[in-house]
Parts: sequence; structure tokens; C-alpha cells
Amino acid sequence: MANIQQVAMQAGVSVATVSRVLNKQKSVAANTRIKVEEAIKQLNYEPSLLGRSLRTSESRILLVLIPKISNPFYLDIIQGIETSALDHGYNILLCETDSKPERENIYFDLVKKKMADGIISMDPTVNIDTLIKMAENHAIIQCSEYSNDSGIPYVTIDNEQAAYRAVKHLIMIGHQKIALVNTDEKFLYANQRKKGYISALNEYNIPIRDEYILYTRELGFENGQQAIRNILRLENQPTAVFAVSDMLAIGALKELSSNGVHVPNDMAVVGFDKIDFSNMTNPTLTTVAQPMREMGEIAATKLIAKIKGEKVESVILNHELVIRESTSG
Amino acid sequence: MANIQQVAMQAGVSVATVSRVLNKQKSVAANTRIKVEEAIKQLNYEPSLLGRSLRTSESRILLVLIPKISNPFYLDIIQGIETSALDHGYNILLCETDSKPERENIYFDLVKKKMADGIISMDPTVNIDTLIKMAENHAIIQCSEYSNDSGIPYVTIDNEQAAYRAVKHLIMIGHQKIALVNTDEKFLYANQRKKGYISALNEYNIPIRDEYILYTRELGFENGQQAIRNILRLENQPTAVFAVSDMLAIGALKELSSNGVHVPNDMAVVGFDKIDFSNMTNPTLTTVAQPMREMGEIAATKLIAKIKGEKVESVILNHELVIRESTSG
DNA sequence: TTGAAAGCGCTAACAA
DNA sequence: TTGTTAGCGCTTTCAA
Repeated sequence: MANIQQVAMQAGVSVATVSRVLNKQKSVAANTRIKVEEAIKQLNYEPSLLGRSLRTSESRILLVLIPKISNPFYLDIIQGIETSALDHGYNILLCETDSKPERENIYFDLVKKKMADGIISMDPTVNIDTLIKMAENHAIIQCSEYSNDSGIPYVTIDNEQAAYRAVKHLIMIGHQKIALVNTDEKFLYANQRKKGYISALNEYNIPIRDEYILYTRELGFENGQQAIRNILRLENQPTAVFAVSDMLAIGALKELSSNGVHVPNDMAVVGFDKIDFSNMTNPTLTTVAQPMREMGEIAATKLIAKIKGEKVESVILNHELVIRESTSG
Repeated sequence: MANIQQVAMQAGVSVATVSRVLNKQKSVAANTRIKVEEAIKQLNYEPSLLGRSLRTSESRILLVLIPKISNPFYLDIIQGIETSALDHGYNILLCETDSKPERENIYFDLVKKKMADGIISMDPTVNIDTLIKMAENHAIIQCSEYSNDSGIPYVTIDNEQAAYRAVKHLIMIGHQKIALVNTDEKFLYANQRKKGYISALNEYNIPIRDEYILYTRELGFENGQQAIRNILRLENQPTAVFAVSDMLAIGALKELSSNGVHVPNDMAVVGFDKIDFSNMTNPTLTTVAQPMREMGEIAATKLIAKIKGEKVESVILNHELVIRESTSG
């Protein structure tokens, strides 16, 4: 509970000298440094970040905005962010927005009010106008989900290309009737993945059938089940399903098995994201892996660069198609 | 980017008056207030939390320590904490310790250094000595997992009683050979749940068999699978399994089904925690529900009371046994 | 190498 | 009802 004054007094030096010791400046005589360090130990002194932040106008805290902490998709990205942030002497604050603007605003305020230095936004439902306005005066990076014309730097993968490759894989193993389980196209990734789906079909002159393109309200397990129920009701059933998220695909697997439809023999399934759980299902799930950790690390590095006033560019990283049991009997 | 000075100048009043408006004090004339509010709007002013916190020596930020954000167990508790915290004008900072002391210390430091006002610890692996030392000078509450003799207030359920009821349920539906899939007893809950298991068996004069008590290193899906593999190797196999965590129980379900063991006919299974996923399995899982949200809300309320210097007592909340398909054909 | 002093943005005690 | 002013704990410029 001591402050810098008391330490200075105890050590018989000025507060400036104590500050120099704290900040590891070299212009301090060896024995002065020792005196100060002893005083710090004796008084159990911890420098206040508030005083320091107020003075230096940087808090060294980063905000990470995610819609739901329960979404396993974000895990590795967050790990990446955290690693990189700690390396640079920053702490991260995990902010669950629950996709609610009120929540979002609380966290934006934390930055406006100087309690945090910048934001990595991973919320696809974020209010992009608010974000753009924030970005005028504050450091912001978008990670995974982004908006192209916002001028806000982002780190992401090429969703269209990834979806294209996933669907092409299905075509190459002999499928022609391929369903797409997508979500609301207001999300850029949904839009892009659909484009990839379409361009793969086009390339092989496979007609696009509207009834094979389904939309779910959310990306949950139940939504995947529901989608399969609808697919199984079709007269002319597809032989493969590409779901834009692993949770959807896993719901699909469960519903297919409940209905006695064998995967992959009767129906092949591809997911997206390579969440941990995608390897625990029966059969295991073919899916698209994004370089999560790397994405997080880069996002954090870029944010910190931005905070320091550097010019920052967007990045598009490579993905990888992980072929497992759900497409290879 | 404006500060309180500039607002005062713009409004033609003193900084004190601006501060009064900001803090909604009533001793401000209506038209003065209006002048100030206009100036705030014009300058796009946001009061700095750093200045305020430094002055009031409170940051209104709470730290929530959890080992893994991927563990669904914590979800609702966090929701509860968050709700209650926001109601009281506090923000929460989610801290993933990964059960590593270095990580823990970073977050403890944040409190020592005044960047946060208190801690809710939910990490069973937390270094209890460090925590006790911290608690001497700082506000700390333990939630769910706790240490009895630390003097640190906690919010939890009666684990022994809950386990007792789960096992008694198995006995009541006719089981005598009941296995316990436990984890390291250095965790208080593991110790207590085993006690409950034993006392239920004792009450019905069922002998305790060492070979029916298994320990897993962690609480993951694979650990549950592994445990079942061991159980299925026993000569005299049990007819029921009580796992101290849903993830273990879900792993057990999967492994049993892979081995053609029907649940609940050949083997009944009970879990613990009622995570969302426990309702998505086939069959759905009988489990013990803790009042998660409530636990979180109470923990936050108590922490805030503690921060305000009030005396705070520990609480033990009620649990509930949720009977589903895995114990009722 | 060290110290004195100003000031980051705010609140609150005291005075008017 | 409003203003003046000290000071929260720190960093940093300037001077010695």
C-alpha cells in the first residue's frame, strides 16, 4: 500500500530516482539502485498502474471483443492474442458482447475513457458504423470477421477460396449433389463461403439448386440438426453437405446418424473451423482449418503497432483442408 | 480527446461544476447543467477513468479467474457475475490462468497495482498460499471451488451432499455395483464428491470396492473414454458409473456406445454440472445441476460488498439432480 | 548521477 | 449553487 513517495523517503532519495529504478533506466548509480530496491522490498511496494497510465496516457490493456466465450472457435485465436500481447507487455481483457450493442458500448467506452489502449474485434455482429467511428480516434483491428470498405485493418483468411476448396474436394470424390448449410449472408464470411461453393459448382458445370442452399439462424448444434431434417425431406436428396461451421456440421452428423443415414457412404459432410470437438465425433469431421493462433498473434502485433502510431495493413492468411472420416469411408 | 478543463472553459464554469454534472450530483442549477451537457456534447468529451480511478482509488473493474475459457462449466457463472457486476457499475475482466502460476501472478499484480478492485477466483488449481496472502490486503471471493480454512469467503454448493444424492439415485433404481470416475483429490470438490459416494454406499451397506474408484488426470472427454476402457477391462463389471464431471460422463457415453454397451440398460451413467452439451448426447445425461447463474451473481455481490469494506460470509447453495435418459430407460 | 517541480485528469473539501 | 485548490501516484524535463 506504499507509494513512490514513501519508497523515496525510506531509501533517502527523490521520487525521480525511484521512478528511474522502476523503469530500469541506467542513469542510476549501482548503490543508489540497491538502496531503492531494498526500500521497495521492505515496504512491499507495488507501483500503481493508474498513476503511471495517467501520466503516460497508455494503459497497456487490450480489449478482445467476442460474441460468446462459449464458442470454441475463438479459443486458439485468443491464445495467440494473449501470447503476443504478454510478449509486448500488454494485458488482454476478454469482452463477451453477446452480440448486444449495449454490451459493445460498455467496452468501447473503456477505450474512450482511457482504461484500455485498443480493441481486437472478432464479433461478426458488431455495429460497423460504431466501429468505424471508434477507429477514427482509437486503435482497432478486426480479426477473422471484417468489413472490407471500413478502412479498419483486418486479419483473416480467404473464405471464398477455402469454401471453394472444400466443395471441390466433395466433387473430386464423386459428389454432384452438394447441399450448402449456410447462415445469414449479412455476415461477410457467409456471403464469401457461398461464393466459393457456387464457383466450385460452376467450374464443374454442376447446376446450382436453390433447394440445396439452406440458411440457419445461428451456428449451433441444433441448427445443424434442423437443417438436416429439412434436407432429408427433399425429394431429390443431395449426397453431400458442406456446412459453414463445425457446430452445424456436428449437429448434422448427429441427425444423420439418428435417421440411419450413414456418413460418409450415404452422405458426406464437411465442416468449417476445425474446432477441437470436430475430432471427437463419430465419424470424425472433415473441415477447413484456419491458422487460429497465428491469426491471433498477428492481430495483437498489428494492434500494438497501431497503438504506437504505426501504419498497419490488412493480412489474409492461408487455410488448410483437413480430410477426415466424414468424407472418406 | 478533450479533458474536463476544456469542457469547463467551453461551458464557462469551473471544473468542479463539470465534475458535479458528471457524477449526477443535484447541487447544480438546471441551466448550468444544461450548459455543461452541451459543452460535453460539442467537445465529444469522455471522462477519463484513469483520472477518476486515481483520485477515488477505485477502478470499478473486477477480475474473474478461470483456468480455461473453453470449459463450459464456467459459462453461466460468468454470466451471473457479469450481470451483477454491471448492475453495480463494475466491469469484469476475464482472466484465463491456464492453471499456470505465472499467469495467475499477472492478474494478481493487476489488483496490487490498482488497475482492478478485486478478484473472483474459480480456479481449483490456484496457489492457495498466494491467494491467502493477497486476501490480507485485497478483496477476494472464491466461487465454486474453495478452501475451507483459508478465511477467504466462498460461494459454492454442498458437493458431498450432491454426490450422495446422485449415487443414492443409482441405488434406488436398482444398482449395487457403482463405479466412481473421480479426479485428483487435491481438488476439494473431488474429495467431497467421493465422500458423498462413499456415504451413499455405506448407508445401503454396499461394500466399497477399490477397483470401482478411478482417477483421471483431467476432466476432459478423452479422460472419460479412458476411464471406461479401464472399467470394461474389469472382471466383475459395475452396472453404473458416477462421473464427477459432465465431460467425463460424456466421454464415458461415447466409449460405452463404441463398445456396444447400451446406456442405461447395460450401464447407467450420471454426470455432474449440467453443461449445455449434456442434453445433446445420445442418450441425454442424468446430472447434478448447480445454480450457476445464482452462484455468479452472489459471488459478484459479495465481492463488491467486500471491496466496500463490508464483512462478508460464505454461502452454500442448493443443487438439483436432473434425471434424464442415461439412468432411465 | 540526482533532485525539484510540473502536470497527466479527475474529485472533493472548503470557502464564498 | 458555484469556484478555488489540493492532491491521488506516477513520469519526465530541466537544472544542478
